[in-house]
Amino acid sequence: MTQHREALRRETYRHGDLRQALLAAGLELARGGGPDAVVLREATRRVGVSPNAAYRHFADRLTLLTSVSNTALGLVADSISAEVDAVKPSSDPVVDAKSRLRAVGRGYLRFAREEPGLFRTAFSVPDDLSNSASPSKAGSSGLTPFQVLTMALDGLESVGALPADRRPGTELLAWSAVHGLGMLVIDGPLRGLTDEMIDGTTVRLLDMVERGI
Amino acid sequence: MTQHREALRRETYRHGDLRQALLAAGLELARGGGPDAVVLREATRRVGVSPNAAYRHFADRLTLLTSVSNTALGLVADSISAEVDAVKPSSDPVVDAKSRLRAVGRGYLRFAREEPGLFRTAFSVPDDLSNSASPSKAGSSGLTPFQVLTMALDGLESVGALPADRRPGTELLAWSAVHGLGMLVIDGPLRGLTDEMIDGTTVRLLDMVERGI
DNA sequence: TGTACATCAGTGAACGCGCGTTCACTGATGTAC
DNA sequence: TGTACATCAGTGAACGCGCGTTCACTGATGTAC
Repeated sequence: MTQHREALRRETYRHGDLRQALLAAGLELARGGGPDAVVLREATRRVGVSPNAAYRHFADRLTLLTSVSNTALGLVADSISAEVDAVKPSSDPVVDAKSRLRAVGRGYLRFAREEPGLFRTAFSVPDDLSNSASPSKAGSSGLTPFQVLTMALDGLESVGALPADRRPGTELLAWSAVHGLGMLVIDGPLRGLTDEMIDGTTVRLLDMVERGI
Repeated sequence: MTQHREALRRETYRHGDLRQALLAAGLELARGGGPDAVVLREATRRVGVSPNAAYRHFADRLTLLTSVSNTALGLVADSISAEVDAVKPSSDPVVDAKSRLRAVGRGYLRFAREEPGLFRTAFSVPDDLSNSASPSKAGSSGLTPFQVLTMALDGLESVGALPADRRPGTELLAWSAVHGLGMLVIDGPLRGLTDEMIDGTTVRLLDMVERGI
């Protein structure tokens, strides 16, 4: 633990950070081809290590895929947070709260469009809402996508723009809307739409959510 | 073409309807395990025919999968139509039009929940909106899911419940919402929800769409 | 009505592929004395 | 500070698997005369 961290770094991963390297390779594979492209042997190949070396760090392929998926979810959170942070505060807290919710949706959809492979990978591993705040799915802000959405909705409620009795479970409504559009656009029958059409639909979709929530 | 149709029917598919049989087998595979489960060899195995026999009827595996996917889309249409047809007309045409739109959403989500494998398969083959009215994707009514949705929205417009200037592209908004919930529920992080919670969320989601469109 | 023949749906065998995973191993590393 | 040793990260070879696809074929079918 004294010198090898800096010393060997690359030549061989002996006592190095093969785990991180495999994760990074897996992420690139997912970026290019979605969850099915996260192939254990290919990840080891890219890292320059024998196939079975992966088993020192991941129980099996699914464990690697799950780690990649969680990392991708963290990147979704980063994309959302970036959009939210870019919202310029106005003098009206209600306007601001609404802007931030819209920013969540925009960040989510931006990620889906820019990184379709990672987006699909993020949602490819069956999951449960009870894990929605798991630190392993968090972005650099320490928050998961779900948590960022929750904060935006809490903000809406706290300025009186969302009645308290409607607040519970509203995450699922907003999430469904943007998730559906994302899926239809990257994978499904809406992939033929031009960027302008998608942009326009995004605005209208966020209008619908804001109005209909 | 005189007697073999009735005669050999099953013993061997020689001059029989192997194509239909393979399609049916593929559909069952998709039902059980989604698009990845549509394995050409397994389909021929189930039908009792050698693997390469499939190539008399499908150019390759993807062609078979596409056919299965289209058939599944037809079943989605059937599920939606059944729900729409079950709407009891009231004396108020506006109420009826809204009810029918909600029925479209319910039928879509019912199918997603009851047949997750087929639902995923229906949307697994990259497609284009320009094919959204293709007869190969139609249900027994002769309409595709997209066409049924379009009709419901047209109905809403014709009774004055949806302003004409908002009408174009509204399909995508409603579709995104229900599609997203369907995906999150069957594949994603919402799979842990109880049936009651999903039912409740469905109602609220349809409220949101009706209000926000 | 009977016979020769062309068609073509399905057969049987084989291919190359790449995968996930297991095995017994080796040799650099860090540690105990 | 030097040496013996245990650890364990990575190696090399191999496995069984099932897939999609291609090949040359065969024999029941329907058709032309």
